[in-house]
Amino acid sequence: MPRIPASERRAALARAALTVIARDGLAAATTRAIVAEAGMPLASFHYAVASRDELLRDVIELVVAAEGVAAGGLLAQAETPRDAIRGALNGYLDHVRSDPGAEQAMFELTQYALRTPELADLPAEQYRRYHELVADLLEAGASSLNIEWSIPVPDLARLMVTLTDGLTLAWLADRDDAAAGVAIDHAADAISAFARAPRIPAVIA
Amino acid sequence: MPRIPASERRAALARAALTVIARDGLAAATTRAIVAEAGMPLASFHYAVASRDELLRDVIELVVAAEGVAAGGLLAQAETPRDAIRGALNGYLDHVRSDPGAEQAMFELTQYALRTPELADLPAEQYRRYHELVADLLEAGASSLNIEWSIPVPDLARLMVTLTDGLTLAWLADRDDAAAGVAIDHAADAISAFARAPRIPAVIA
DNA sequence: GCGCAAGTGGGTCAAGCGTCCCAGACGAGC
DNA sequence: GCTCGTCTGGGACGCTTGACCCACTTGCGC
Repeated sequence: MPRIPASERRAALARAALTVIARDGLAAATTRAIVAEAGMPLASFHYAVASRDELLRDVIELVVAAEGVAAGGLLAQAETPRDAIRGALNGYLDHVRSDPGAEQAMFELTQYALRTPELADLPAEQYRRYHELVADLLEAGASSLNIEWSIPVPDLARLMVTLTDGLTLAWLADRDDAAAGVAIDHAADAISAFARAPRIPAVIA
Repeated sequence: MPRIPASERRAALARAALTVIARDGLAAATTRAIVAEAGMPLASFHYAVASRDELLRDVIELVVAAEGVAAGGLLAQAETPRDAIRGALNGYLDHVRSDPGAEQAMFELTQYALRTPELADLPAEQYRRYHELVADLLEAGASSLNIEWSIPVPDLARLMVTLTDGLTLAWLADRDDAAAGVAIDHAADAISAFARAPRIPAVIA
């Protein structure tokens, strides 16, 4: 075992924990399973981190950061607001489909954090960042489509996150691709009603 | 301890398990915690039920049935489709607010079932019944409002369940009543666009 | 080049877990 | 009223868990 500073081990343990949780679930993410995944002796665990719960705190932050990266690619080229929303939601669902365990891990971690007093503050922060992230995407989308949103962007962002969470939960439960696709189409219809021409039209190049 | 047939003990254990899960989370729902809640000796557990997972199967069915009862009250009096949807979503959120643990228990059970091979069939069935339930509500709403839905009712039902799940998750995380209320208002605006006058108007009394 | 803080890892601990055993108590049906 | 299947409940087993001790090794800063 090479000598690695504790802070790096801590990060490696968080990554390993996420891998285990995505593959086998939160209940299976024991200290032993995590160090086995990371290829470390058991003792490294409590040397790098004070407790299992403290590591899970790191894992949640890791997940939120990863979600941010994943969201970056959702701004597809589109002609209309409807297509943009449809594309973004389908892109998100593709991301879920490509690694369902990772997405389920997120839900499990959130639920666990809500039950654990020391972590109870994390879910609110987690969702605050999701909402912020989606709000940025909506702003960017509006400017690239040359439209504006008829309701406040933070409101619309919360609605979009509501949709992605709901779509993900149902798809995880029944894995019905067709039904999810149809739901996305209808959702895109409904949400694109909040797009309108800007008060000050942009100059057409 | 009075003599109680095993089938009744089984039902009592399922109810006790749900109480424990709602209060302390799924991880805390050990066989000992469940029998303590039910006021039974530990041995009654495996006399009434083959394994903990088998009891959780009962618990999930109990939860789904309870959700059905709760949904019955959501058909409030309303003048417009928008108000009807708004009322139903607000009623649902009130239900969540009144007992957040119970709703969280549902999510935890679903996630656990997805991770447990013997229970992996349950979530799909669970969501099938939610969708069916909401579809019935939408049919009833349409006839009492004298409208029809412009998209297939099963599609709209899935979209409504998507919204309730998403609203619930975000509210559980940040407990932001105001934001949830605003999201419901916008969602009601968006969804009510799928209501239209019927092809064959009803006779006005 | 050397001392000492930083890092390693095998072994161990008590607690709590799901499950099971079995001797005994009960009460419905003959 | 006796008997036999149903039900009770204290106890215990084997295992996994999070935690952590401590003797050892390493390599950076002086």
